[in-house]
Amino acid sequence: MAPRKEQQIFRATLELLAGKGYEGLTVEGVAERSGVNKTTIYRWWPSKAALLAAALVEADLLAMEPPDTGSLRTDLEALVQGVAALLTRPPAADVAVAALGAAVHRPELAAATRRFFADRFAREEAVFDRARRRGELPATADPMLIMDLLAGAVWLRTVFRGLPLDDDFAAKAVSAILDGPS
Amino acid sequence: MAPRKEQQIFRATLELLAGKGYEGLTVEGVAERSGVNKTTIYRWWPSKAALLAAALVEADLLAMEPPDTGSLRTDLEALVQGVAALLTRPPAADVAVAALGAAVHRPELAAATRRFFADRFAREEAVFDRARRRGELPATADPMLIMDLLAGAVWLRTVFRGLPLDDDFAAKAVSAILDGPS
Amino acid sequence: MAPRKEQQIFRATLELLAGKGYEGLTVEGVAERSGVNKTTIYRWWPSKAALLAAALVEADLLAMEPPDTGSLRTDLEALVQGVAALLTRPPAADVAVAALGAAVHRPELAAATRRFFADRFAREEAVFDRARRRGELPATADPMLIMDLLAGAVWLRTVFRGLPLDDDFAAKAVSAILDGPS
Amino acid sequence: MAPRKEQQIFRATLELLAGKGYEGLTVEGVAERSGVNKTTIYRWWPSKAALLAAALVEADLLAMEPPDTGSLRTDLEALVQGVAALLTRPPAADVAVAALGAAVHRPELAAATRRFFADRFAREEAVFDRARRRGELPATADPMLIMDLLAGAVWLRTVFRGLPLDDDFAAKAVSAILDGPS
DNA sequence: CCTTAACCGAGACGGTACGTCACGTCTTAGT
DNA sequence: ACTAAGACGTGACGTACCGTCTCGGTTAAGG
Repeated sequence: MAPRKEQQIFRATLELLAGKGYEGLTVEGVAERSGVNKTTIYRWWPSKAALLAAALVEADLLAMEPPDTGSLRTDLEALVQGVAALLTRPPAADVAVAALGAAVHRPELAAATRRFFADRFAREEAVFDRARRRGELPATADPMLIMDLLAGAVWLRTVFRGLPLDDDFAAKAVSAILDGPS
Repeated sequence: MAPRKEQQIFRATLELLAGKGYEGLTVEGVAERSGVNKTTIYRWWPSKAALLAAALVEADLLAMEPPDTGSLRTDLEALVQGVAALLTRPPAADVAVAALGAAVHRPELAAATRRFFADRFAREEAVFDRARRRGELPATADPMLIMDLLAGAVWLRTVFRGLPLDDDFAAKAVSAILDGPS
Repeated sequence: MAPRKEQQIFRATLELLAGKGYEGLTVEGVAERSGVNKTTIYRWWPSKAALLAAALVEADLLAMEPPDTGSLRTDLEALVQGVAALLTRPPAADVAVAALGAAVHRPELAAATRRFFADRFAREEAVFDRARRRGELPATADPMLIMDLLAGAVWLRTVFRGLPLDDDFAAKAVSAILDGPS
Repeated sequence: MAPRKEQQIFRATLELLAGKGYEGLTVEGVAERSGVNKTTIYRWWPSKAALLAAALVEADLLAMEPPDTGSLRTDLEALVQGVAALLTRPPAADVAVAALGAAVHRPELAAATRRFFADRFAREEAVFDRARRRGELPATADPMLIMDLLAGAVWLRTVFRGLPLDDDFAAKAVSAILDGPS
C-alpha cells in the first residue's frame, strides 16, 4: 500500500520544491535524493504533480489550529498572521508558495489546493460560529467571503506585488472589513 | 531593435500559453507556430520567461480603463467585475491565469507581474481620488489595501478554490468593505 | 555492456563516413540510419570520434593477413599492394582514408590509428623474420623503417599527390629499397 | 582584387589553425580576430577550405630551398630533415599537419596540397639532376618515387604512428634507399 | 521457518526540448 | 557602387528529464 521509503521520498520532494521551485523539482532528483529508484516513484505516483500532492497532504507543514482569542477581531487578525506566515516565513513559505503557484492549471495539484482551502475553511468556521454566538457577527455575514478577502489580500500583496507586509497589515486588513473604510 | 516577425512571435507565444499552459509553452513550439527559427527567438530573448514577459507587456489583453460611474460603490463593483472577467473569461483568462501562476518564483515574470499590478493600481487610484473628493471615503483609507482585498478574493475564490463566482459576488465583496459584515 | 543495436550503429557509422566523409558523419545521422535514438549513442560513446574509433576497431575492414610468398621481394610487393588497395579500392578506401585523415589531431582517433599501425606491424614482422631466416635480409635491417617507407609512399602518392598508382608501383618501390636506386 | 585587410585575415586564419586545429578554425573566429566582417570573408573566398588554401599559398611558412651539399646522400638527408622539421617543429608543424590532415577529401584543400607537393618536387628535382650529372644516380632512377618513400616515411612515423624521430632517422632512411637494406 | 507474492534496483531505451554554435545567405543602410 | 552591419534559416551539437520497459533480486508476512 505504500513504498518502503515513502517518508524519505516525501521529504526529498518537499526539499527539492523548497530549494529549486516546481520546475527544479524532478522525479530523477527525488529518486536520487531519497535513495530510491526512479521506477519506484513511478510505480506509486503517476506524475510529478501527484507525487507533490501526496507529499503535501502528508506534510503537517500546512496544518493550522483555528485561533480562539475571545473576539472576532483578534481571531481574524490571528488568521491573517497565519496566512502571512505561511506565505512569507521560510521554510514553509518556499513550499507553500511554490505549490500554490504550480497548482494553477495542473489538475492534480489544483485538487489538492482545493482540498487544502476547504479543510482550512472548515476549521476557520469555528471562529465565525463563535463570533455569531457572541453577537459579533450578523447571521447574514458570509464567512468564506471574509476569509477570501483577507487571505487573498495577503497573497496578492506578497506574491504578486512582491511587497513586504507591514507589522500592522493584519490589523488594518481586519479593520477594513469589520469597521469599513474608516 | 526588434525581430522582423515580433508580432507573430508574441501572438504564437500567447496562443500557446492559453492553449497548453506555461509548461506546454515551448520555444520550439513558438518558433514553429510563428514561422521563425528557434535561434531567432534566442537571439532576442534569453529565456521562455523573458519572451512571455515581453509578449504580455505588448499585449493589450491586460489593459483596463478605470471605471467612473459616479459612486465609489459602483466603481469598485466594476473593478471587481473587471478582475473577475480577467480571471474567468476566455481567452484572456487562459493567458492571465497561466501567466500569473507561472510568475511565482520566476524572477523575470515576477517583475512583469509587479509592473502589471503597479500600473493597474496607478489607474485605480483615480477611482479613490474621486471618491475622496466626493466625500465617500475618509482620507485615512488605504486604497491599495482595498484593492488587494477585493482582487485577492477573486483570485482565491476562482483559482485556488476553483469555485465559480456568483452574479452578486462583486456587490457582496464591495459591501463587505464599505458596509462592514452586515 | 553494449547497446542492443551496436552492430547497426557501427554499420551506419562506417556507411556515413564512407559516403560523406568525416564532417558529414553526424551523430544524428547515425542515430537515424541505425534506428536508434541520439541519446542512446551519447550514452555509450562520448563523442563522434570515440564512436568512430569503436566502429573501426570492430570492423574487419582493416584486417590483413601477412603474405608468405616465399621471398622477401614478393612479400613486400604484396604488402604494398595491400596498402594500395586499402587506400584506393572502395569501399574500404573511403573508410580508411577518411578515418586516417580525421585522426590527425583528434586524440581519440589518433589512438585508434596508432593501435591500427602497431597491430599491423606486429603481423608484418613475420615477413621480415622469415626473410632473415632465409638470409634475404641482414640482421641490422630495420623492418619498421622499410614498412614506413613503403606504406608512406603509397599514402603520399595517392592521397597527398592525388595520383593513381602505376601497375608496377609496388615492384618499383620495393626494388628501390632492395636494389637501391638502380 | 584583394580585401584591404587580407594580411590580417591570413594571419588570423593560420593562427587559429595552429591553435585549435582545422575544426576549431571558424570563419567567424577569423572575422573577429582580423577585425573584419564575416560577410567580407565570404565575398572573397567561398569556403573555409578556400580561405585556408589561399592563406597557405601566401604563407612562406611552407617555403623550402633545395639543398646543395655536394652529394646526393647529404642532399637527401637534408631534404628528409626539412620534411621532419615541417611536420614536427612548431609553429610550422601545427599549420602543416593540420592543413595536410584536413586536405583529405576536401577538394579545395586537396588542390592546394597537390600544388604544394608539385612545387616542392619541382625544386627537389634539382638535387636529382645534379646527382645524375655527378654520376651518383643512374638515369633510370625515379626521383619522385624516392621522395615519396622518404617523405611518406616521415609522415607515417610522426603523424600516424605518433612516434618521435631518432636523430639518425634521416641518415637511416636515405641509406635504406641508397645502400639497400644493409 | 519457509515460502510466496509484493516490492524493489538496475539500467537500457525512445522521445521532447533545451540552449548553443557556426554555417552560409540575404537585406538594409551608409559612404 | 560597394561595403559594413547584422538578422536570419538551417543543421547539428551535447544535455537533462521524461515516462516506459524488462529483468533479476529482496523482503517480509503468513501459513
